[in-house]
Amino acid sequence: MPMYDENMIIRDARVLREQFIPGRVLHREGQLDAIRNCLKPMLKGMEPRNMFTFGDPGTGKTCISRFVVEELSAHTVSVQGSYINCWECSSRFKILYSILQDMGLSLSVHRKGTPTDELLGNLKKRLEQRCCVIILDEVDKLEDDRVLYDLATLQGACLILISNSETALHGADPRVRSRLASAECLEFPVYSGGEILDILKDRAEWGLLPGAIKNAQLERIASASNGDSRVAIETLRIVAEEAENQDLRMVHDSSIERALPRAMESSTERNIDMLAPHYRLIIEILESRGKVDAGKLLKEFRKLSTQRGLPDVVDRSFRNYVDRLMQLGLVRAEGGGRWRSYSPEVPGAHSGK
DNA sequence: CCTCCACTGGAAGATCGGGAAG
DNA sequence: CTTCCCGATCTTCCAGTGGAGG
Repeated sequence: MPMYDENMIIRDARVLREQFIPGRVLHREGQLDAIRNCLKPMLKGMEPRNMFTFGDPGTGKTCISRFVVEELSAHTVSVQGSYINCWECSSRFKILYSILQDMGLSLSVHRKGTPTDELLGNLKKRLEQRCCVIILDEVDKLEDDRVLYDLATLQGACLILISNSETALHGADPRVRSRLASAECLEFPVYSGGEILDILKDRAEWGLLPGAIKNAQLERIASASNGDSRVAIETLRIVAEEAENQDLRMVHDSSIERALPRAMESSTERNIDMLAPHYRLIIEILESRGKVDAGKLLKEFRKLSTQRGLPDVVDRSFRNYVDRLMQLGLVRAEGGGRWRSYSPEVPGAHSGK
C-alpha cells in the first residue's frame, strides 16, 4: 500500500536537489582521479595533500569533492568527511564547531561558554583517532582566514578548498598561503552543452518516471543553461514539480521557458534572503538606484531604516555592512577615498559567456 | 602653501544573547 | 534565581587620504 498518492512525473525528488550526490560522476574523470590521488595516502596513515579547486558556478566542484569524500569514508572507517559552506558558516568558532559536530562530538563540547581554542584542542585530540577530510566551500566568503591556518596545521586533517575564483587565496595571510602552497590546484572548466545534456539525462533517468520529459526538452535546458549544471538541474526540478502539481503526465515546453530565468536567479536570491534586514536594505537601495555615492547611500539607508523601524546604526557599522556585502560579492565599489561609489554586483558578470 | 571636508578603516571597548555553574 | 564566560556585533574614537577652496 503506497503511503502517498502515486506520482506521475517524479520518481525520486532527492535526485533533483542541488545538494544531491549522484552515484556516478560524468565528465570529470580527471578531477576525480586527482582528488582521489591526493587523499590516497590517508589509507596508509600517511599525510594527504590539501587541495584548492576553482571554477565557475555549476562546474561540479562541490559535487565531485563530496562524491570522493563519501566514497572514501564508505571505504574505510578511519577517515571521516566534513562539509562546510563558508557563506553560512563564516566565523572561526562556527567552522570549528561544525567540524566537531560532523565528527560526532556535539555533546561534550557544550560545557561552559566554550572558547574557540578549546574547540581547536578538542579537534586535535579527535583527529588523533580518526582523520578528517574538511571541505570548505565558497572559501573566499570566509570572514577570518585565521581558521585556515588552524586547519592547515592540524595533523590528520585534509582540506579541500572550493572557490569560484582562482585568486581567492591571494589576499590571505602570508602564513596561510605558505601553509597551502603545496596544495594541489584543480581547475573545473565550464561544461560543454553535450556534457550538461549527459548529466541532465542521468538525473532525469533516476529522478523522473520514464517518458516524463522528452529528449528535445532536455536539449533545450542544456543549451540554455550555458554550461552551468546547477541552472540545468534546478530547471529540471522546477518543471518537474510544476508538472507534478498540475497532475500532468509530461513536462510542457512553455514550462521550461518560464523556469529557465527563475533557475538562473535562484542561487543569488536565496543567498540574499538569508541576510539580516540591514544588509537586505543596502542591496535594495543599490538595486533600485544603480550606482550611489557613499554619502548618499548612508543617508538613504538611515532614512529607510528608521521608516521601517529597524534599529539605528552608527556610520561605522554601516561601513562594516557594506564591507561584508563586498566580500560576499554582492556589492561593488568604484573610485577611492571621498569619491567612492557603490553599485550592485551583477551575478555571474565575472564569468565569460 | 594650509585647512576643511567627506570618507575609509584600524583598534579598543561596550553590549547582547546564550549556555552553564553556583 | 543570579553570576560568569563566551563569541558576535556594534559603538566610540581617531589617524589617514586626497581633492576643493582659501
